[in-house]
Amino acid sequence: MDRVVYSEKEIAIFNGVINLLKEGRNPYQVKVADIANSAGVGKGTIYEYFDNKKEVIKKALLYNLNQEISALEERLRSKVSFKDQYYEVLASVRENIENKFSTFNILLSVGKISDINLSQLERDLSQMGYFHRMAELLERMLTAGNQEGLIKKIEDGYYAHMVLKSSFYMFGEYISLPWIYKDISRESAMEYAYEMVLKSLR
Amino acid sequence: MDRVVYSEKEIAIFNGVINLLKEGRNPYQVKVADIANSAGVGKGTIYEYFDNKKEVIKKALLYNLNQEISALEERLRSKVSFKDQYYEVLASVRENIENKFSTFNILLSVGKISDINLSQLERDLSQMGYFHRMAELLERMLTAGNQEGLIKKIEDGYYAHMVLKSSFYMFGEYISLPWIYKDISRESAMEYAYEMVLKSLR
Amino acid sequence: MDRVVYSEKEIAIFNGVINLLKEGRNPYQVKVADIANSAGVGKGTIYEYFDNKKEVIKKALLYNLNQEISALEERLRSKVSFKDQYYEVLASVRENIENKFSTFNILLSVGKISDINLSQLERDLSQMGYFHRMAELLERMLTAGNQEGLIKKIEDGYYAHMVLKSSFYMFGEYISLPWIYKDISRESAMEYAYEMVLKSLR
Amino acid sequence: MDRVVYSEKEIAIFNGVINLLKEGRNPYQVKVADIANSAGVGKGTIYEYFDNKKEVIKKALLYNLNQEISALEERLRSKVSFKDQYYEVLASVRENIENKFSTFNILLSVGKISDINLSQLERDLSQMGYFHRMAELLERMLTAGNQEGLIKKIEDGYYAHMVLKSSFYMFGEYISLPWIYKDISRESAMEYAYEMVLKSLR
DNA sequence: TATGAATGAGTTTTCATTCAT
DNA sequence: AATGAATGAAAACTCATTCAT
Repeated sequence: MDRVVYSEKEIAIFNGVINLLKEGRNPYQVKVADIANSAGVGKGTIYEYFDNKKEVIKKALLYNLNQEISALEERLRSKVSFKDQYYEVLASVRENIENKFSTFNILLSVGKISDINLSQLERDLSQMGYFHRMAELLERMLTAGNQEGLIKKIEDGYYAHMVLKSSFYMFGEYISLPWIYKDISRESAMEYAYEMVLKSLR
Repeated sequence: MDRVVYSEKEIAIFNGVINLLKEGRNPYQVKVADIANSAGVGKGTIYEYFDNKKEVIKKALLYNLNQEISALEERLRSKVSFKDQYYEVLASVRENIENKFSTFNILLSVGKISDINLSQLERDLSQMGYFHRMAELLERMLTAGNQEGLIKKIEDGYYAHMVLKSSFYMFGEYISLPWIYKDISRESAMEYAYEMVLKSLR
Repeated sequence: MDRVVYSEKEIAIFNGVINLLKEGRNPYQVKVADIANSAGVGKGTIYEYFDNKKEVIKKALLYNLNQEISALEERLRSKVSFKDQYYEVLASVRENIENKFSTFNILLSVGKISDINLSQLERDLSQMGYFHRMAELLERMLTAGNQEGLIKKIEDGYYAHMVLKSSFYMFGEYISLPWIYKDISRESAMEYAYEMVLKSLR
Repeated sequence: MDRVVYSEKEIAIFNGVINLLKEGRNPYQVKVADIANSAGVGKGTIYEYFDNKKEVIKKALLYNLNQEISALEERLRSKVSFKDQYYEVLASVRENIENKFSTFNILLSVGKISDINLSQLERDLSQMGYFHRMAELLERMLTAGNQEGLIKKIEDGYYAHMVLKSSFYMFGEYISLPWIYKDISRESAMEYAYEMVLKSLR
């Protein structure tokens, strides 16, 4: 499990990385000098806190993952109904993707940071945490939906979660590839996603 | 539109790239020397056929994309029923992912090679080709499903395509993250995906 | 002539350096951080007392040289006969070398710290002190040997000193390269050295 | 055993290193850029032939050691008498030292390159070669001296070799520290060294 | 006075690209 | 046309020195 408490400097560095990624830079091509610059620290300082570039980027991504999921938890806390919660997630997906650095691309497909090579242990420990929090969010939504009579109680969590995540993904692709889906309005895309969920879980 | 006919040497180089990616290497970190090695040609030769590394990798990916979709078209040609076609796609997704180099990850999310920076023009031209072929596959499946009375005729292609694609994507996630979904058998995962599609398109 | 009285902190720093060298570290590669660590002081403190790393190391070496020669003087004071004194030096040579940081390697070849660049002035001043004390030790030995009738009185000091130092060097090499001289016992090596001296000065 | 045959480029690089050392530079402080410059090759070229700076320097030193001993063998081949051979070695010692980069300092005290850290294996293998050639030179001298009736046949090689080597070393110290031995002419120093040898081996 | 976090100048090392063969 | 040795620009990384506390 990666340390969860970081020093101010470490966080500054993480934010330096995140900002660069949000500008659309590829994680594997960011330069240490850029990170230092973006973080407002000297190049040497980075090496006081991390062993090498790879470690900086890996930890920054994990840190950001935690930040994002916390932010999402926060946003959802105020929403009560299933539909409100669902649309809030869609809004979050959109914001993420439009911010260029789609944490959701990562959220939805953690397997692909393979190259930053989280060792099996790190995966099991630190990421399980993430997946667990994600699952709880989905569960809360499903409970609300069930109580409102919109969807039926489903024993096997896998199916219901899969349906929700698929619909998020579906909407995410709509946002990612605007030039392909230019005939569909955002509202329609959201309604379609919602429709798929209701039909699948009814 | 990218040239579709390539010389033997070019194809050797493409295969060199693809093999490296199948070994799990990140496209942005593959070295020209590795490509030359893996392709069995001299480093200089690569520069006889391509302007720079970026171009090599970009074209190799596009070439592979075409190969993959052709292969998929071929596989599906012999399948008649909606269900057979659908399960054939799932099998293909699994094979791809288990081969490490998931063309499907790319297929399903072309937008993300943003960094290899397909210019807008190239996107429109070369990818439309791809998306078009992809759309035809989906369309053929939907027609079969409709004729079999499994799903209803849907005017707006967007919704139906998205349902299919996101179900494929979700199955891909199941395959990608085996340690998270260890309680679900592959058969169940396939059935769940299929179930979601039927319910959503019924 | 370098100051001879040092503050406690300065001595702690010197000992920090010496300990590192005794661990076999090359003087040119020791890091200031290591010295601070080994000396139990902060890195900044070193710069309170010395202008730069070079100076720290140079002064530490000179300090140690003085320590060593004082220690040798002390050891020899209790020995009266030529042979006892001679064997005491051999014992000292061995201990030095086996302690990894052979002050004697330096003693016997001061010219080689050239790179720490004792300026000509410093050489003349500080080292003359050292060479002078060294010469006195040798002289005292020779006087004893002469009185005991073992060696003859020799007018030209250079020859006699050279013989003694050569024999020390000879024994030092024996100790330094144990895997080459594994057939020779330490006692034999000492006797050979002693034999050479007697024959050369008889 | 280190490879004995080197490519032209490798030799150019070795000579680059050697030339820098002959200019009095400390082996541990030479920069890769300097080596490249001095060798007349690009910086990158060095990394085509060696893994890192340490390896370059270590191998250059070993290469030079072999060169020097070959040169010495050559010089001695034409000398017949013990005295001529002995004085030829002294001349060689002087030239070496006055050339700043005293291979002899290294020759005579290989143990001290400890830091360049020849692994035990390398020592045993490659250096034994060196020590063996050195021993043969000394043996040839001793045989001549014995045939000329100057020194007696000595069974145990250790003693005789040590006498010779330490006399060379002492002469080396005379040359190294001219300001200390300014009252002694070079001729006297040579004669004294020779005298010590004769007396010790008579 | 003592400290060690912060720094960036100075090095090492990498690797895409060139070009003589 | 094909090659791979050579290169140097660019990137990673180190560590002596400073300076705020």
